[in-house]
Amino acid sequence: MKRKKIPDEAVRRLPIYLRGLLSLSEQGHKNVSSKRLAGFLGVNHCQIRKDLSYFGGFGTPGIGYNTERLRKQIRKILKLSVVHKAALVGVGNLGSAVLRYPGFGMFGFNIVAAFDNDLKKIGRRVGNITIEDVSTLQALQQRKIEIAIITVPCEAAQETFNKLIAAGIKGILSFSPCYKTGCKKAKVITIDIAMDLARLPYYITKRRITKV
Amino acid sequence: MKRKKIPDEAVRRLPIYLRGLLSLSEQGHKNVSSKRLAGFLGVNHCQIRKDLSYFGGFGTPGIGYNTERLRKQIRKILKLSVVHKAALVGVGNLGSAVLRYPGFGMFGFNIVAAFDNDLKKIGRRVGNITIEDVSTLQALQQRKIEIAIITVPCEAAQETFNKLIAAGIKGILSFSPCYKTGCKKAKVITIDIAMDLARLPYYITKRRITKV
DNA sequence: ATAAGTTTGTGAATACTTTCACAAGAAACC
DNA sequence: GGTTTCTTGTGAAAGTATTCACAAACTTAT
Repeated sequence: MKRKKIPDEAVRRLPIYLRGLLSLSEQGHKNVSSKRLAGFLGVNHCQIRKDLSYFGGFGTPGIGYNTERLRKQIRKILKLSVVHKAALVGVGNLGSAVLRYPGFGMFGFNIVAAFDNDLKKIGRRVGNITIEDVSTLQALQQRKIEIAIITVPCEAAQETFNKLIAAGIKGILSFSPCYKTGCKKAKVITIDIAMDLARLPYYITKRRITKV
Repeated sequence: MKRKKIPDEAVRRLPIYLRGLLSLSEQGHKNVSSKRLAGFLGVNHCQIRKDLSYFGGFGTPGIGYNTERLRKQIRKILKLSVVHKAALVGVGNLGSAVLRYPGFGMFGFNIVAAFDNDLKKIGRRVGNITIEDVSTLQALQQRKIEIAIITVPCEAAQETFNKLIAAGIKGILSFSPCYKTGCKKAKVITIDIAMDLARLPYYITKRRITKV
């Protein structure tokens, strides 16, 4: 199979498939067809096959995909086979909630450090993590941590971002919508809660589709 | 101007423009060109003009867009001109954090109710909201609340979803990745934190792009 | 062993998005 | 007034993504 340009959208969907496969696996399906997985997830079955085909053929005609094997393959594609350590910066309301979020484990993530600039918080424990001083972020490099989660207020986002880049961070999940200083040194994925909410009213109010 | 099919992607970007316009407005720009806004946000300037053109022409050749006027126009397009009441279901760690999240105001949202099924939580206050019993969700209809935020654990998501639909909710922002019962009665936008994080390792590990 | 029924993987077709390129509008300057 | 400079709005072109449709691979049943 020849490797062409792989659509970002295909990569974005792989974790969705992973989740679906886990459910189906737990339901006792040893094999699963693209049709069944698609039905389960509410997507198109061609899409699943096409997406997987970008990375190679993992299925057997007539049978489908071996559930466990496909999960393993996708985890490998996404580099989730090894456990990734992550650091979180900004232990406010949202940061604390993310620290306690139980959903990261299934994708092989482990938040092993948390930072804040509030002296009152430093030293306190959240879950099984002790909050560290944000001025010691630089040490992330030695600790072999490459992934960070930003949950600081918007005003502090750019500075935090810069520090993380300086500390050798390679991937960032950010809940702050700010920095324009687009930096090629790290992949940044932004979650903007308010912005997502802001799209809802557009869709819920009925409106004429056409008006020649 | 003739109204054609409006790309979802264009709608998705409008809140981004809104955020950018607010910043530029605060910096004292009375007018802003698509080029400047694009530079500020790190996007393509044609895209901004094209996106806006789907909804009508808001600018003046040679001048650009009146910052305040354009903000008003976009808010109108997104139906954000009126304040929207929203309810939150599931006052756990994440739910509490979202309840206290300060970013909703700028888009005209007001979370006015919170629900949980934990008797110990019902009656307690978070911020200026009293937690109500989830079994009274049905009353949302009378309270003229059409938008809900789901922050319940995954297992409870489908049931919560069904109840919200029954209560006449028209738009849902969900932090639970679950319900497959795709329902046409409401627009659902899902934020899956773990899944977004799960995409990072793919991008941060260098890999050959082509392998004929 | 053949036929019938599944299901994959993929080229081709369709649909959707982004970017280009430029006519036309508006101000500034001479 | 004319020329230059800037900017919008938009068809057309280029680029991406999704869906269709079917040959080939595999199983089961008879």
